[in-house]
Amino acid sequence: MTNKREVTIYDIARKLNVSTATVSRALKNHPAITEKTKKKILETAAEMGYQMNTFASSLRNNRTNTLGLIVPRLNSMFMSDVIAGIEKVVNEAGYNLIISQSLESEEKEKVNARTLFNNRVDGLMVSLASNTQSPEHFRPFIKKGTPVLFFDRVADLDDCPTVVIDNFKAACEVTSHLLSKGYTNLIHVTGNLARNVYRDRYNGFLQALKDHGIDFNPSNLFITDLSRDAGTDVAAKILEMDAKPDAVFVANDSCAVSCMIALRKSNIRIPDDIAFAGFNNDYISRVIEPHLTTVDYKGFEMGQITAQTLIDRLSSKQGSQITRSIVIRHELIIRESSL
Amino acid sequence: MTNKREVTIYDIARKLNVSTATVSRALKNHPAITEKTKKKILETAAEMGYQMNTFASSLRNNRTNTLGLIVPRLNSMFMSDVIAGIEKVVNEAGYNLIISQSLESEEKEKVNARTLFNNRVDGLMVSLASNTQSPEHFRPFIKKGTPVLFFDRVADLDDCPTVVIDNFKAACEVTSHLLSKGYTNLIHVTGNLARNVYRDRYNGFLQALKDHGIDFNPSNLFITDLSRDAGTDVAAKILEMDAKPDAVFVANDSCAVSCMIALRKSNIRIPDDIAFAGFNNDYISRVIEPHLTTVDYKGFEMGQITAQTLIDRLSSKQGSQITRSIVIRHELIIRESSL
DNA sequence: AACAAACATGCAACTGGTTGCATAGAAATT
DNA sequence: AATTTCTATGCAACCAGTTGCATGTTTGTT
Repeated sequence: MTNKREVTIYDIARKLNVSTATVSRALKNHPAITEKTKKKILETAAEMGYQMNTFASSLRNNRTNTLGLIVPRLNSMFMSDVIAGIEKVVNEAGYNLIISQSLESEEKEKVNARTLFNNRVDGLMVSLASNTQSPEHFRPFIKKGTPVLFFDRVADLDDCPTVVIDNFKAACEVTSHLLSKGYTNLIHVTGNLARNVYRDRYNGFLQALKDHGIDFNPSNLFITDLSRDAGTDVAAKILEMDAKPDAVFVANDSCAVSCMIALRKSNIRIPDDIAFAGFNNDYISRVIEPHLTTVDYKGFEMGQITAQTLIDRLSSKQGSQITRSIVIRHELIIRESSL
Repeated sequence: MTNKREVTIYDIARKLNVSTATVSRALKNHPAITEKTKKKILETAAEMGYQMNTFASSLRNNRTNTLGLIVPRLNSMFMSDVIAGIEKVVNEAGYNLIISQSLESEEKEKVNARTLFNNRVDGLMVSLASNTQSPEHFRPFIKKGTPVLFFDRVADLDDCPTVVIDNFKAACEVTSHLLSKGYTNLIHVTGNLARNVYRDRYNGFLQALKDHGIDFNPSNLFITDLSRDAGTDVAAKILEMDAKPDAVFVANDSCAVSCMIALRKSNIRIPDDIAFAGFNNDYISRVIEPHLTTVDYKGFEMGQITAQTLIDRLSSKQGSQITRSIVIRHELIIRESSL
């Protein structure tokens, strides 16, 4: 355990016979310092292996240069892409990032929010847990003036900006596609309707049915946790139905896939007996046989935009931006499960 | 943007007519403070909404109560489980966690390491990027006395503890299983042999062949980046081979799956023409038809043990522990792809 | 040359919690 | 009652940058 003391601006100042104020300003590229002095200080700092102590800086500035991120889970390619996009922007802007996962639990989300609050992050990005009832645990940030920004699974909290896709339209497209292929007895499997993503998809689904003049039997709506087990359960219920559906629209791919697997085990043919559509374009949608019709949206792009919006807000002097909601594009991907 | 100043120990001290030293000690449950005083201070602190300023504390202590984590990617269920396990232990011990992904790039790993170093994490957990040549970028931590701990994809760096599975034995088991089913012309698809996981699996594979008295033709070893595209490429190469293999052992599931998909498109029957085995027990191994034989190991457990080992090291006074390597259990899971 | 304006640098207080050492008062001992 | 021992608390320096204001120096103007 070596114990060489850290190099401080005091050491640099002493060595060059200048004040710490000058060193501090030079290191931050303050305009009042001569180029010559700056150069000298920067060189000496590098030479001595100087590294700023961020705590002293944070203590004084009351800024941490750190952003917080809370996501439901870190286990999907989509989320990995989102985070890669966020990291790219965040690192280029010189911020650090603290990531935490709520594991779809409101309780854990609250704890995570509290931790990030205590860590005094300068800004927060959130995609809500599935079962979060109220976003009130984010209010302390807002009260303190720390910008909070939601993406994908968003909350309606004050004027927090949101980055989303048009879930309503996407679901409309999926449903219209199914109807256009001649399927008429549709069921919809989704998650907590308190989440915008599931509520909007459901409404889009209903809208498309309505547009085609088809009535929807509310018993054909399955509200689940969209887990793999839920997919298996839904399959069991479908098998028990007298009037079996001819198409199933599930609000995410992994649940759709487990449902398909369970049905196939009972010799249901897909899409001949029952067609399927999912949502997210997970890799498994291209692994399952038949490949799954789904909706693609770009995680990397969503991450970049989310982070950029937050950073813009942080660096603008007036907090008066009125960007409320950014909608990024999506794409319906038609595969064999619905042909 | 509300601007109520934060409550400090000075405010508490003033209100109760005690010194900040007493407040500080009371809040940290220092034995020198009377229960009565402690109680009074704790109550007042809660009442005033006091929140410790971690920067001031970190600045003084030169400790951050924060641990760093660098992983190759955040996109697998395995990694999500590892992180959940780490978070559980870390949070219970009152530490914070900064997570970053190297995206399998040594350069990004170096940048991440540097960032975490600058953030003065108290300890670091690492699973190496696939193409990392040398772990020297972690040496600054060691020099400074910050414990570094590797898991899964480990490095041999000084006396850093490691948490792994017995990749050699697991690969041996997989290979023996294939051989016992009568397959004799095996190929092995793996990643950078500089990574212990791939080197050990390869050696285990070789050992099993040797035990069964089978020679291995080095041209049947495919070193790739184990991506999905790599799986497709390998499939193309297999199709061009004169003496086609009768079994393929791939060092991860996602590459195995994409290879299987590509081969099936060319009407190769699995396992009749070619059997397959993967590694990791990703969900896709249960989605692909036929389901993929693979090796399971528990991410949550690995995460917990990794974090616990690090925290033990941090809280023990003597840095003299000699735990070098912890091996956790794995399990061969036989499915239809090799029957 | 005299004076003003512009510029570069330094002084010192400030951020908020921590801790070695000193001390006042209480408790224990004689 | 006097002295010693113990204990709870306070003092003040410390951690490492930051920044408003003061000051000294250079440059520009007439």
